[in-house]
Amino acid sequence: MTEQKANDNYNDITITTASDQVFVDMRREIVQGTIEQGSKISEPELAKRYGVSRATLREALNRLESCYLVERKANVGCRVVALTAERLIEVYQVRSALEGLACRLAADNMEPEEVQGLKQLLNQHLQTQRVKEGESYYQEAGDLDFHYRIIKGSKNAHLIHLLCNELYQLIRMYRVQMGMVGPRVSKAFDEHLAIINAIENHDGELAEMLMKRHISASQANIQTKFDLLAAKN
Amino acid sequence: MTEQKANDNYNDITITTASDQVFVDMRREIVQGTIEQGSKISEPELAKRYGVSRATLREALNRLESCYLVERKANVGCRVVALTAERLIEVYQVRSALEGLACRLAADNMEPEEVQGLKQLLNQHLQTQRVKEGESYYQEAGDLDFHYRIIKGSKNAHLIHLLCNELYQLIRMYRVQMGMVGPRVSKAFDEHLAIINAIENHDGELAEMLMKRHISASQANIQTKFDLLAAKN
DNA sequence: AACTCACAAATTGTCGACAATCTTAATTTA
DNA sequence: TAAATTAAGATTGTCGACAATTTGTGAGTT
Repeated sequence: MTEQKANDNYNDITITTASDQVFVDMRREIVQGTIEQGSKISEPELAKRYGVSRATLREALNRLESCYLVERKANVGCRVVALTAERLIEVYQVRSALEGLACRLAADNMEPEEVQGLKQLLNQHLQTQRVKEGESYYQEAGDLDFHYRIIKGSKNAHLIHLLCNELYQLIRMYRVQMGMVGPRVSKAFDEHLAIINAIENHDGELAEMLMKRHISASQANIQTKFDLLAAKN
Repeated sequence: MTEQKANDNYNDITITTASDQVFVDMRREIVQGTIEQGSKISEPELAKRYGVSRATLREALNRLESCYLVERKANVGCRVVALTAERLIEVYQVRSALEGLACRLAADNMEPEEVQGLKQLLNQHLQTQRVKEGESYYQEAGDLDFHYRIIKGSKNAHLIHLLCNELYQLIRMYRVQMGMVGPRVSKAFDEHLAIINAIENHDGELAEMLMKRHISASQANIQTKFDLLAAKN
């Protein structure tokens, strides 16, 4: 519970109200899989569990719906999103287009010190990776940080909100529950480096292309998990 | 109130609950400008006006926030979105990327009869345009229908939801309240025709490019309105 | 045995009231 | 006079209860 905080703090939500707290808690549990994907959500049960009224819980559910983690039907109820292969493709098509745009804009709009920060981050990850044999840390917090920084470098508030606050929760859910396999980590490192170089050279077109390719590779990686699961059954 | 229905029915929401009704009503009023952009929303006042409780109204407000029509601050309240030139750029950058993607996918995934329907729609608009000297109708319902059909032709459910249910409300708000000027209408017609041809030829790359260009032109058109307003002051 | 219908239980939608927070304006203080 | 403070008013957040709808069960019919 303490180590996961690092992953949640990237989109900076100041928790003011009770429903904020429930929203953040539920979001983590859904992303981690503690609340099972595809499962039905009982409002009375969860309200009791979090120690809040149903009104407060429903407020949180509304916001979870906004970031695609639950689906709602009138007079029927809420259901946690199901991680299907089809949805993975759909979401990653959208992600690729949006984050490609973000990367292109970042090449124009990032401040030199922000680019410098990106480079430091990458070096830092290189060391951490060596120590820990490049496993869970990099693929979780590290990669996330890298992408968030570039997105914010676009300086497009609407795009930042769309990606960081809405879409990325679902993407994280796929990555956490489906995971990454094999030698993806070191390859991703090289791809990140190439992207940074393109941004530093203000080559938006190239940066966009590299980011799209990077995301496609990430998608293919998760896709294999689905293929493996399908082969078993 | 009756003639605007045609514009609202494109994203097919079945109104079941009371908050559904309030949501649809408020959405129309915000898009049309009846509820002024940038204005503060008083929950008690609007609840009384729509004849529902505050809980029901708040449910509607949550959904309006999901489609970017209102902005919320904890313990402060809701405010209708303000139509600024900066936001126009940000939103249209996102729109261009997403609808470009939709158009590319549509070139692969649209059924022949759907393409045929698009062609018919365009012819129909050509006649209507001649009769009414190409004014309000085309730029409102007609253009909207054209874009919605292509988006749905992408067959990407996530993308469809993102564009039709979320982003397009704000785009419509800009178009309705800022409007289109001059000879844009007939030019848009030609652009639509070119896009349909590219889709029919399954040339996704071209279709994407043409759609992006078409959207850029539309953006530039609205932008001039802001420039005119700025020149006045 | 399968299908339909009706009833009961549970769940969601809605309401009005209270608590917590913010805003505003008057009052005090430097 | 201007800034800071405090108190009153208004607004939002939260709660528990009731109403409306759906779901599940079981009796009855074909």
